[in-house]
Amino acid sequence: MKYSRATDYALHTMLFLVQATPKETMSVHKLAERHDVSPTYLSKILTKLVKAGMIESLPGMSGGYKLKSNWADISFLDVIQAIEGTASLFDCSFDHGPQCPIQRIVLQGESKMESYFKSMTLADLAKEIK
Amino acid sequence: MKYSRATDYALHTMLFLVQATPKETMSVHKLAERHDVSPTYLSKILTKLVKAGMIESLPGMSGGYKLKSNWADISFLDVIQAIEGTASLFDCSFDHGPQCPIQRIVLQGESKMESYFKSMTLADLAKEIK
DNA sequence: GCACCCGTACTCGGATAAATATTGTCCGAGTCTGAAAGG
DNA sequence: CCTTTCAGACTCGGACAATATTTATCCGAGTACGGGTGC
Repeated sequence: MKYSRATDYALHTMLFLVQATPKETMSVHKLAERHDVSPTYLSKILTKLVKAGMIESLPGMSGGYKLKSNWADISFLDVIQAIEGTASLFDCSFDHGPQCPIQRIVLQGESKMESYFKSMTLADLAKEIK
Repeated sequence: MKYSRATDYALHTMLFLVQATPKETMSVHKLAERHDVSPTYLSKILTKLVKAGMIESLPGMSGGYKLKSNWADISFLDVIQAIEGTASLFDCSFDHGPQCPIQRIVLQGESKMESYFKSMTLADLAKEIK
């Protein structure tokens, strides 16, 4: 079990955008170059972040991606879930009784982690770097 | 990101062993039948649990698997790590500076979950069922 | 100077391919048990 | 009655196959900017 590389890319790109250009737009090409990553693949990841409402894309000549105004409130959990989806990390394969106790416990552990990720915003992260 | 089905099988089999036969030995065949799962695949999972020192296998005619004496102290985390390995669920793909802040935060979240799984033992689980 | 057209640089999204991880099967080898065979 | 042998039931572990997921590429379509052309 591992977070996918896509999540890694997404988190780093968000951090980079926060640090570098909170207002200006930046092309996929530059972002990809900066992290040495395939541009086309990165663009698919960015598309997900756009759909999740964290960044916006501007088409056309001087287009590219840029943070939305609410960037400071975006949490780690938001970014992770935008990429990985919101499905829980355990699905009991059996059907025995009303609710699987194992499932319940794993989900409880998961929610401990999630609430931590929810409490960490990009603003917190940016502050820590400086 | 998801826990593998193997983890699901492992947790359920451990729970079943605790409930049913804390002392007696039980064949893969019966365990597999009980959960409607491929015996050969289950046996690979059980092998991992044996190596992790949670159950023991007895060869021969009336052989099979059985809990080891320390079963009550086995935690969720033990079982999960026996199957999934102990690698952390995030590896930063980049090398920038001494330590990636993103990596650090994700690992911190992970450890929140792990410490919860560490605190839940099979004994706790069994108690909850009865 | 103004309106129009058109090329360029970009996003968007679907189709597809490659790589990797997970899930599962098959089979040969080793091991213990219990029972049968022989002395 | 005692020993030996042998078949059965199981574990162990490696090799292999099928499937799902992740990672990545390719390409066609749409969109905005900016410059050029004609009026």
